Amino acid sequence: MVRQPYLKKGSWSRDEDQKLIAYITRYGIWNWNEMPRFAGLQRSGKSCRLRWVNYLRPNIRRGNFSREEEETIIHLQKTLGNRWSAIAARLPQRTDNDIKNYWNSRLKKRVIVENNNSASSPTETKSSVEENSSDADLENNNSASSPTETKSSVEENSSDADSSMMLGIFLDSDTRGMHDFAEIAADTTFFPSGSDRVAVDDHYSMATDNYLVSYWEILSFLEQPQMIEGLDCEAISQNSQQWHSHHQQYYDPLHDFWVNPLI
DNA sequence: AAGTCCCACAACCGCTCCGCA
DNA sequence: ATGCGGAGCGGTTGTGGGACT
Repeated sequence: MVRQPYLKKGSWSRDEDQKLIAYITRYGIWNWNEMPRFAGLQRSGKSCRLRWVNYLRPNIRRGNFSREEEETIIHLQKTLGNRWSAIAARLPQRTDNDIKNYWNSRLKKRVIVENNNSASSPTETKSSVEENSSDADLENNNSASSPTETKSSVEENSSDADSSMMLGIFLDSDTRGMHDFAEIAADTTFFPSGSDRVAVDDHYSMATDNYLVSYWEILSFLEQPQMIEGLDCEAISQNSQQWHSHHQQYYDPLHDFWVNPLI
């Protein structure tokens, strides 16, 4: 009788986040089901994928949704239904899970109230939802999350946007190594100063119950030789490269999100 | 101060989709 | 054409913290 390995559930610890980030940074994503074992995590592949996609991966904007984003979500929900991944694709820095949660906890109620109000007062002018439902407006909303976004929207979100940016982790088709990490660390765009880094950490801790692992912690983790017993680094590296070449996924710095041209 | 309620959000579960052999 | 395995999606649940009584 084969004994199933114990799989942990529930909230992720700092150590687990560290391991997952370090592993993906070093080897990339090649197989979610196999990865946890090599990364030294007692988690299912699904759990790892979810944690990475919804929380740990770079360039996720967290925290308060701007008014523009709210209206975009409302409009897209109206036209697409509960296709959260499709909606998230129009808001590249937001995850489908975040959008889904935001809709269920706030926007749904608001839309219901607004609909009730507009139904009870037929002479009322266009609702805010309708005001923002034209395609032209949709384009404007989308541009709010692009590099050319307006100053106001940037300011509105800047305090939350850095939570994932502070990791300064970017993967590309070759899978970055330690050397590239050092370059990123030297880039003051990501780590302006020691005090700023602390401030970001503090802010993040206040914003959520969790935290993100700092670059320095990841670096020290990566520096640990043979961090996983029996790990065949060469094999994993090859798998990783095969995976990347297969999926042709790369980071688009211009648009600030991951691109998979096969999609 | 203690207990209860409510809300937000992280995470899980079950299902579908898709690519490959 | 079909079965299998991995990835992704959407609905739902669990939990912690703040608000309220």
